[in-house]
Amino acid sequence: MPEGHVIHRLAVALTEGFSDRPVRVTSPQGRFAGSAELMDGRVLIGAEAIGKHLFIDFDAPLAAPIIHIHLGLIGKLRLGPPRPVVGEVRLRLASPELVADLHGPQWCRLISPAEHDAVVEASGPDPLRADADPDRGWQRVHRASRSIAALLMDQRIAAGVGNIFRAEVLYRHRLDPFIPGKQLKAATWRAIWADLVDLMAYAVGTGRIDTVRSEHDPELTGRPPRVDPHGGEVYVYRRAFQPCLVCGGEIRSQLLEGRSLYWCPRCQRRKS
DNA sequence: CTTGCATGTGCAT
DNA sequence: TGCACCTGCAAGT
Repeated sequence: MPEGHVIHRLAVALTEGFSDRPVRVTSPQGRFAGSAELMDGRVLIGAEAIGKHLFIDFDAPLAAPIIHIHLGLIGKLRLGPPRPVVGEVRLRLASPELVADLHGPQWCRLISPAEHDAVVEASGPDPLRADADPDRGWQRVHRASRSIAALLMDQRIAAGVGNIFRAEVLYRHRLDPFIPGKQLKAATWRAIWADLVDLMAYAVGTGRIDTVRSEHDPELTGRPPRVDPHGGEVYVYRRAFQPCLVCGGEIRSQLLEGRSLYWCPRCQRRKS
């Protein structure tokens, strides 16, 4: 259940753990069996993330030497010491010291370098990548009638942002989630972007989404941390009917384009 | 045991 | 806008 920071962490861990040597590639569950055989025993070159897409490059004389994984809503990739297979493992990468087990991915397939490039080009700018150009996102935002809350879930606008970062970054900027994108000022977009870069990089470093940090919000200095069930400290995400940490008002939630949006109507009144 | 929910996406209508 | 899909986990019966 990952936002982009999880995928970037996985890319780093896979590269550190497996690169430059042959890797056993199997499909205990069987659904990736034919493809796993093609890669089994080949040297893993490295892994890369863009948005929520994960690519694992192998040194193989094949048209499609790249494993392309998208975890979707429920997928998991677990790294750890060698262990028996537990549950439905679609793909296992293994060295003598390390195992990576893939469960429930939305996609797991072999792709060519050209297909890899097409995914990268179709993706919006990723706040976690140095090559990201936030103006590409702004070009879509500033002419959109959809709400800024809906736009932030659009991977062509800011790749890797998911439901948590969406809710939290809107809160941190005290923005009304329902204003249309075209109503947003360019300076506000730049501030949101800079905040995403900061918040997501922190999450890559720690493996947690902590958005309530006193260095960003002097109002909260000295307040004891409250960690929410997903494993981070947040203002509004999954806090419906609880009191806002800042104003004490009730956090609300509603479905927006099929996903739960969380916000504080009292704090989030900015309209541009 | 069963049900419902989850950090997501793509397809059909 | 709704739904199917992939799986694990927690809560309820």
